[in-house]
Amino acid sequence: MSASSKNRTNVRVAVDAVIFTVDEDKLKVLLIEMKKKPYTGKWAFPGGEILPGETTEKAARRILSTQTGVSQVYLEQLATFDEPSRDTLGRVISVAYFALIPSADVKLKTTERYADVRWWTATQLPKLAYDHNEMAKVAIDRLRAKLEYTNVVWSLLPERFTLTTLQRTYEAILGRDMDKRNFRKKILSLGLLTATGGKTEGETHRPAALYRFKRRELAQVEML
Amino acid sequence: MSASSKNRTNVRVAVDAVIFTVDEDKLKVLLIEMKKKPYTGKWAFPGGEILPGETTEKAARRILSTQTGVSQVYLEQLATFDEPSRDTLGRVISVAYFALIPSADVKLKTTERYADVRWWTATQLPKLAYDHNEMAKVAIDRLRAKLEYTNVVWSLLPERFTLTTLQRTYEAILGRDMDKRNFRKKILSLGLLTATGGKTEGETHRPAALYRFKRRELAQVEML
DNA sequence: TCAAAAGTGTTTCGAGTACACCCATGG
DNA sequence: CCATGGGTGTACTCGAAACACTTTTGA
Repeated sequence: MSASSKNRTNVRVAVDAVIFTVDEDKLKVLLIEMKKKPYTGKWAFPGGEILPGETTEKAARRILSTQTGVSQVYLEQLATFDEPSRDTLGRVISVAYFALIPSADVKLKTTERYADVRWWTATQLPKLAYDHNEMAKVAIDRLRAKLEYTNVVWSLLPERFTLTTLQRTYEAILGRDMDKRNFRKKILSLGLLTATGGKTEGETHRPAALYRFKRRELAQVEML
Repeated sequence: MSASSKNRTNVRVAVDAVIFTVDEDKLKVLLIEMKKKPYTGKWAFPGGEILPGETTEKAARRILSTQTGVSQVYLEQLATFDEPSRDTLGRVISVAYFALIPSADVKLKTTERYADVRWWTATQLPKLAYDHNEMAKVAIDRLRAKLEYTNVVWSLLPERFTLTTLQRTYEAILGRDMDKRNFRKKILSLGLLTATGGKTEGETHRPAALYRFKRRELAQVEML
């Protein structure tokens, strides 16, 4: 019907992925350096248009796997960004996702689309393309909030980890130090962890007990 | 460029509005009864496609004002729903918004597009069109969470209100009763309210002091 | 004087926070 | 034997929760 097609606003739909990890006691996000004009040389979150019949979540997983080689990740829809002026090349709305991955799992892959890919400290990002600085802010806020009232932190950690690693992960993301004894008391009292019986080896200090999460799936818990 | 247009997935973008109010001590949402096939007779959230150059937020405000006549509302993006099969008439993704309005402000307007418009108790919705039952669930969860750690409740209340009204509003949304003394102690200790000095009049019981919010804007506060 | 909702304090319990020293290992 | 992180307990404070009666008004 031509009457209805007149009313239709054609818009392209893209997905961007804000991929977090914690490494070297710092919260990091993955950025790509763009090639295409007019954004050449600018850094941005990896993304791309959805394919016909593809859900945005599927597209986000595709991007994630392309850039990091990781397919088992925590992935959650963040928000949709749709200012008409956000992309100078036309009306493109972006459904942003945020992803959490353990740093050990990652093998960064640069693709021909991008000039470079690397991790940046989340609190020290450069000026990004599009509205990606705002996207970063929303993502970090969401991650911090989520860390306090859910158990998502498992998605940033390897299978087995020490309590100190767990504490450092929290500290890196929330940006504040915590008391060791209180932290342990609280975390252990939640009953989410099991001691594996194993210990760290080969370090120049007393070995640390290794723990794992009983369940690696999202649950609402008053963590902090 | 024909090369790039081949890669473009054309999608239509719609907005749906989950509009809440509290009335008669119940949390209510606004539904419309659809006319167009194949959804004739089905209830759904009011919505529609965005116009060229229009942001989704602007579109949400337009819908809100059309259905309720209200323009001063709390409005927040909820999530984007994009299953390819969600609309049988083509690929339409929907950016859902949730809105909170004081019931007194509303004058419901039915339009020619819809057979009917009315409030439904949020916990007793019928089977809705599209994926709107899921949308309802997400919206209610978000509202409940937000009520506990922000001061949004102001957006559901008139300028001046009694503490009992405030408490009933919480109870209606959270679905549990609260202790009157503890509730008052807590709310007053937050320092968000001012006694106006006025009292309710003409009721068949002791008059109640009227309060108002010092600031009617979103803030993070441990309310409960 | 009755019905209906407004208004008001105290006690108990548990969670959060502050705080310092000994232990096990590798070099 | 030294350096490095691992591991542990107690006391205090404050907010959450439980709980019942008196007051003010209109009918």
